[in-house]
Formats: sequence, C-alpha cells, structure tokens
Amino acid sequence: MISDGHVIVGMSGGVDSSVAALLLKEQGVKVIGVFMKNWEESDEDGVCTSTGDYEDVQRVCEHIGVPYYTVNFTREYQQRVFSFFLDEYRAGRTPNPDILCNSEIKFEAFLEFAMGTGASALATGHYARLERSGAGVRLLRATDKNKDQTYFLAGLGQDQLSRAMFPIGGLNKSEVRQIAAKAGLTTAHKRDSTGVCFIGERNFKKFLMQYLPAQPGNMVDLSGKIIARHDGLMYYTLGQRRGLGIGGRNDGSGESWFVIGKDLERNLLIVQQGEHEELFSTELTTGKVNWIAGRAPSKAFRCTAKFRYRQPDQPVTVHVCEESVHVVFDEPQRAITPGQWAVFYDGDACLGGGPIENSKPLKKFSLPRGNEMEI
RNA sequence: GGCCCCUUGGUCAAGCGGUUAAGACACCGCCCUUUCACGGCGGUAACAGGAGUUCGAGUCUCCUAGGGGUCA
Repeated sequence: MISDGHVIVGMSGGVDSSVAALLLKEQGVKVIGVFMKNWEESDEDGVCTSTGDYEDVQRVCEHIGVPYYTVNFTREYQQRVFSFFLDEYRAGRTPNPDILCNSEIKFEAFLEFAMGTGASALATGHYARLERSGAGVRLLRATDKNKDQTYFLAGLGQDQLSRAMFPIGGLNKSEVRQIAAKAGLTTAHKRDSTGVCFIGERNFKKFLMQYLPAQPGNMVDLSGKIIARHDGLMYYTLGQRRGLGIGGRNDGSGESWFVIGKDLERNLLIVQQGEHEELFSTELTTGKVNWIAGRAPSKAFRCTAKFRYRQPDQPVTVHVCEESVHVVFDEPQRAITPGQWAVFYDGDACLGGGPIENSKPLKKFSLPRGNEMEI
C-alpha cells in the first residue's frame, strides 16, 4: 500500500467518495479531500447542484477531520471532453463522455494536480479494484457486481492506475451506506447521482438542443416510406424507442418502433416496427483501443465484452489489428452503436476497450435511392 | 344531384340496448442507471353535435356538420 505522503481523495459529495475518504483516514493515511467543479451551468430549475454537493463535502471532511479544497477544471472539461462529445453527436454518433472524463479529467488533469501537491496517490469512490504486482496494475471488477464501474475506467493506462486507489471497490453498496451511517456522515442516505458526470440528470434532448441546433427531417422505414418527422439525427441513438412519437398506424403490427439507422447525407432517421434482425449485429470494429496492461493480450483471443454500461457480459472473439480491434460475437448483439465503447474482460479483469466505429448487421439493409415515397 | 356506407382517448382499434367503454402504439410518471439508450411497473385520456324511441343507448330512429361505392 502506498503510505508515504498524503492521498488526495476526489470527493463528489456522494456517499461513495465520502466513505473512501473515511476508510483511508481510518487506515492512518493523511487524507486531503478535493472537490472538483467542472461544469458551471445550473440545471433546468436554475439550481447549481454543485454548491449543495460541495457543502456535503465540507460537512463530511469536517466530520472525519480532514482538510478539504476545491479545484475547477471547467476549462479542461470543455476542451477535452465536452467539445469532443459535441463533435461526436454532430457526426451522428453516440459518445460516452464519462469514459473520456475519467481518462482526461479525473485521472489526467486532476491526477496531475494531485501529484503536483506531492500526493502519493489519488483515491476516488469508484466501484472497481486494483491488483498491483511486479508486472503492473490490473483493473478488476468491483466486489459488488451490480455497481461495478470498470466499464467507465476502461480508458485508463498503467501510469494512471498505478497512482490510483479505489478504497470501496471491495465493498458492497449496502456496506458502504452502513459504514457511512455508522460514522454519522451526512451523505449516508443521499441518493445516488446519475446523468452525465459533473453535468447531472437532464432532459437529454433539450440539453443537446442548447448546443446542437435542431435539423428536422423525415423518419422513414426500410422501404423508404415516410413514417414521421424527427428533430435532428443527433438527438437519437440506435435501438431507441421512446421519443419517436409514432402512434398506432393502420398499416402496422401494433408493436413499438425503434431507431435502426441514420442516413446523414439525406438527414433520414431509419426506423422499424418491432425488434428484427436489422437491429442486431454479429461483429464490430473499434477505433483505437486502450489496453490497460499497455498492450493486447495476444493477436487473437476469446473473452467477454460489454457494449454499453450495465449490459451483461457477452462472449466474443477479439482479433487485434494495429491499434483497433475486430470483434466477433458468439450471439448477435442488439443496437451496436458507433461512439459507444466496447470494453473487454477476462473474468474479473478489465482488459480495456475502445470506441465502436461500425458493425456488421445480422441482416444488411439499405434505403431505396431517390425520393422517399409519401404515405 | 339521387341512392348506400363511415365518425369511439394523441393515433390505430374493440364494442353490436344494461360494460368500471377493451387492447395496442404514443405520451407522462416512477423504478433501474455516473453516458446515451434498452428494460420493468404504473398513469392520464374517448363514444362528432342535436332530437327522439326505450326503465335503460356508444350500441335503434331521425336531423346537422367531415370521408367511400354505384347511377346521372
């Protein structure tokens, strides 16, 4: 265990990081709590949620007796995460900003800051475990499999993980709350936060509209028939059902409609009624993959993978090619979406991952050229 | 213009004198969730209008408004 010097704990104002700080303190580590403010805007109700969170950080730190500070990486977040996030949406893809936030902000800008203070490590309240050995650091799934957050950490490398600490990775969420309650921390029963990290829960479409102006167009089915209107391709993601507004039609099956594709050139959102083969893929190709160990396990190997957070692991075969990877699924996968990350696991070890570039549909499809047929 | 059919919630669509007027899709809410989604569970909401017949009408009759076949 790292023991020299102090440890900076990234505190969000939630239970998890509160307990992370508490546990380190109890172990005799010299802890300094630091709250990051990375987003200036208020939420839809005009409330700046970060002030309330910072107050919780203050209360917790004072309660357990550790100094606390706040840092502002708003600029870095804008430049390294949010601008890319918007670019991806403009390109019709669906990015995962939180994976980038971890690799660029929390464990890059913030980590540098922490090291600059002479800290020996940076601790956070992530549900993940680290296994250190002469060969390096391995990133392992949390003990609490339901809360495991290694998916979001798949973009980290050895340099970053070697200086990281996840004090609560071996605990279940209920244990974390119990510890917090027992210690009398004000955050003990605080609701888990969701939504984009540092930005929070939003009406996502409205939020995007503030940055990406609407570009209305038609929603069409595979025959090219116009089914409805859309507000802009960037507001939708593959596999999406809600928000399409397609009600009962006299020519339909009565099933729900789903987004199965986008035609950026013609500004068409391709939809289909029911979940059929066109929504599933058998293979995918990624962009540049980050291997947590620093390199791929081998040229080709079997493992499991997740293509969206919280999805159960899927058995796959990975073929490494240059910086990217080609993945063949054992079973067809639903809504494989460019921009989302494919993250690989060997048992409990997170191997790394990369952004999805494209996929091979179970059943190929293309829209008829020319004008769409009116209904 | 003359005969003959349609008109139920946002959208489809059951009902065929007595029902709490189905269901689906949409929408909304909650749950799930440090992305976006998926998913689970709930909820709001309708008989075109008027007059009759009946103990009782969405259901029968007759008018007034909006869509289809024949015959000129």
